[in-house]
Order: sequence, then structure tokens, then C-alpha cells
Amino acid sequence: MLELRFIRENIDLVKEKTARRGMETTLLDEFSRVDKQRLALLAKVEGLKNKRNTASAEIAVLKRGSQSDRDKAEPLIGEMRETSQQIKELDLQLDDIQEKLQRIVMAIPNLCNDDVPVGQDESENIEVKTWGEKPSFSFKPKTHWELAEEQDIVDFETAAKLSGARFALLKGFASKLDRALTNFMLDLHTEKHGYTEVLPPFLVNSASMTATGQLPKFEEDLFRIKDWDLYLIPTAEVPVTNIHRDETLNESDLPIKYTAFTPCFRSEAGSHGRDTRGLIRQHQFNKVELVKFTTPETSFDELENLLQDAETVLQMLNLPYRVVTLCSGDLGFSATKTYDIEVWLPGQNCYREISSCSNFLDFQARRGRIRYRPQGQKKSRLVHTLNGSGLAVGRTLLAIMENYQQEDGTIRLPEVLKPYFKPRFH
RNA sequence: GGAGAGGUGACCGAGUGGCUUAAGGUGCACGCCUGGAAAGCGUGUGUACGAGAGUACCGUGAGUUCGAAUCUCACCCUCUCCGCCA
Repeated sequence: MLELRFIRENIDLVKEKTARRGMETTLLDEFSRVDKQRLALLAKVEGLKNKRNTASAEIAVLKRGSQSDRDKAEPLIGEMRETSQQIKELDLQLDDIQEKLQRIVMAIPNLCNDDVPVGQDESENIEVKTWGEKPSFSFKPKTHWELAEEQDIVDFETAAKLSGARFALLKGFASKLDRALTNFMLDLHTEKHGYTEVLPPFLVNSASMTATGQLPKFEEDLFRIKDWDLYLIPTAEVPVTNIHRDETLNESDLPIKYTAFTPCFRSEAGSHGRDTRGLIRQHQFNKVELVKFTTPETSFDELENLLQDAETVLQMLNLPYRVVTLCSGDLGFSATKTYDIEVWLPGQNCYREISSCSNFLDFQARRGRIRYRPQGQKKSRLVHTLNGSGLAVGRTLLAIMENYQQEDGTIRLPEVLKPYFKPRFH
């Protein structure tokens, strides 16, 4: 959420930046109209409340006085009875307008950073670096779903029986590899990169979903629990960022860095027919997430570090990848800048997203009231929040399958995973 | 699910209708003291909206009242005991 006053005073800038994302700006014209209404009504109600408060104090004094003073209070009380009634009616109108304004402000995306390339969709993302050498094969490399079937390590049909399309049942090698990858990533981030490991709830309430920006605009992307104010998390970003909702942190504690393993649940509404084969796009997948709380001064440096922490996982697994900066049209609603890491998939002969690292500035912090107190100052400020995948475990798994495949269809184990894997057991 | 206790500022904690403008403490900031620090002493310290005057905020929402942290109702959460349960 952007600051109300900021939008008011920089309406043209907000419009221009919203347009850069390829979004409609009629919402911002409506903002100006409703905002003016609200301020006018607010002035009116507050005037009446001031009158009531002043009179209440007078009544209090009179009531403590002589009999004649007490009598004098009566007409004043009568007058206030009417004033109170007016206040009640105007407050109702104000609630209505405020709700309207809230809906508008919650639907305005974050401002994209000035170094974000302008573009319409993912085809205009800018490659900033590549790493590693694409493996060469003496045979035609297979897709991971071909390998999965041959080796009998992922069973999509049974998963469809259990749950439906876009679910997978990992078996033997694949399920053990998933678990090994998770442990490897968590150990790396906690032992080498200084993150604190947390294991959060996988169901969160609407207040949490609102703070990080999934609600109210993107409800159709979420799975909701019937008759409960609970949603399945689409990413650990939601519970982990909300750890400090409604809190004031000490500057000396920043940056705060968490890493969390969770399953992620996404409805994938609007992506019918896309990536229907294999493990790429599932309703449920595992992910190790990185989340940071920083001061405003350091958030962009911390974004670079976060990206580096995620890249390290791929480097240690020796998986080739590239990093792209998302263009304005492909940028998420709450983010000001995002790097995607895309891993090389030889079976499909393309790069696919395996991590997304974003700086949200104070956009989420304002929604969630996450502040910190600067050293030596009495006024608190909003923190900046960042997060990134470190990494999406399911996609790492399929990347290993495709990159480490051998001619006979078996899959070699990356060196760094050996301590995490006991291959003699199925 | 049943019974009970509770939810107040960054934190702890007092407060049962109007001098509450939320006591007191901790923490934090500034000053005094000190060679420097600690301790001690003094002063100051919430958030949001608003140009400002001001208004709102004591778990959430409704209600009673001229006036609610305080009274009423509903709900949420935490703790203790009982029941059930991995």
C-alpha cells in the first residue's frame, strides 16, 4: 500500500508508474474524487466531535457544582443529545466513504523502481548475467517427465486419482531427493548465510494475506478453507513476513533474516493449458524461502545479497542459470524490483524460473504496520521487506533430473547432496 | 467441547462512568556527574489522519450514555484445569 498523502500529492507520478505496468489508471481518478469527499466529511464530523467533547467537560464541571449549576447542565445535555445523533449519522457516511477509499488504495500497485526496464510482458525482461556451462550430451536429453516415467519416480496418474490435475506423487529416488534438497538449502542458508530457520503455519488468516498483498485483489489465486477465515499459503513469504506484523523492531536487530521451508499452494487460475506436463506448474510444491526486514537505506543492497544467496544454491549444485530483471509489465503487484533466476533445462531446451527475489520497499510494511525505531530517535519508521526463493524445491528437483541424466535414464546425484542422501534405501 | 482467569503504550503493569491530558516501572533519548564508563540524579519519550485547530485509538465489533479503558451484548485470542485426540 502506498501512503495516502503521497498518492494525493504525487497523483501524476503514481498514474504514470501504474501505466508503466500496463494497468488502468481510472482507479486513480476515482481516488482523487473519493479522497476529497472524505476530507470534507472528516472536517465536518471532527468539528461536531470537538463541540461534544468541549460540552462534556463543561457538564462534568457543572455536575460537581451546586444545585443551580447542576440545573444549568440540563439544557446542555439536551443539546448534546442532538449533536450526538448528527455525529452518529455522519460517522456512518464516513465509514462508507472510507471503505470505498480503502478498496481503491489497496488496489494500487507499488511504484516500480526507476531502473526497472519498461516493457509489457516477460519477453521484455532483461538478462543481467548467466552462470555455468550448459551440459552437452552424447544422446538426446529427455524431459523430466519422460525420465520420471521411465524410472518410476513420479506418478502423475495416481496423484490425479488422489487429487486431480496438477498434483504429483513422488516415489523413492524423487521423494528422497526432494527431502535432501530441502535440508541442503536450509543448512546452507542458516550455516553460511546467517538466516534464522522458522517453520510457520501453512494456513493463515485474511489479515496476513492482506498485509503481504495477496488480498483483496488476488483471492482467486488462493485456496480457501470452507467456513474458516483461513487460506493455504501460496508461499512462505506470507506467514514469515507477518511474523512482525503490528510490531516495532529495534534498529540494532536489523536486518532480520529468516529462511523457511513450506509447501506452497496455488490455484493457478487463469493458467489453464499452460505447462500441463511434468512438475513445472503444480497446485502444491515445496519451497525454501528467504525473507528479510531491513532499514530503507539498505534494502537495495540487501536485494543484491539475497539474490547472491539464492544463486549460491544453484552454483553449489552446478546447475547453469541466468538472472533477469523483470520489466515493468511482468513485475508483481507489491514489488518495486524483482530479479528472476532461471535454471537451464536441457530436456526442454529452455530456461525456466526457479527463484524470484524482490524488494517491496515499505509497501508490505505499511499494510502490516511493521516498523522499527532508528537508533537515537523517538519516531518510528516503516521497515523495508524483501523475499526470494532459495529455491523452489520441486523445480530444482526437475532441473537436477534433466541436467544430471545419463544415457540409461538414471540420474546422477550432485556431489553436495551426497551427505544428505542414503541411496541404498528406497 | 465444559469451567475459570485474562487481553491496556516499544515492554511490564495500575486503572469499575467525567482533573485519565492512561499512574508507576523498564527500555530508549538528551543533560548533569566521570579521565572514560557503570551506578545515581534531572528532563523528555505512543500511533494514525489533518495545513492547523483538532479528531480517533486501551483485543475486535455493536450497544447504553450528554460523556466509556471503565457498564451491557456478541465474537476473537492467550493462560489454567477437565474431557477428547496425533
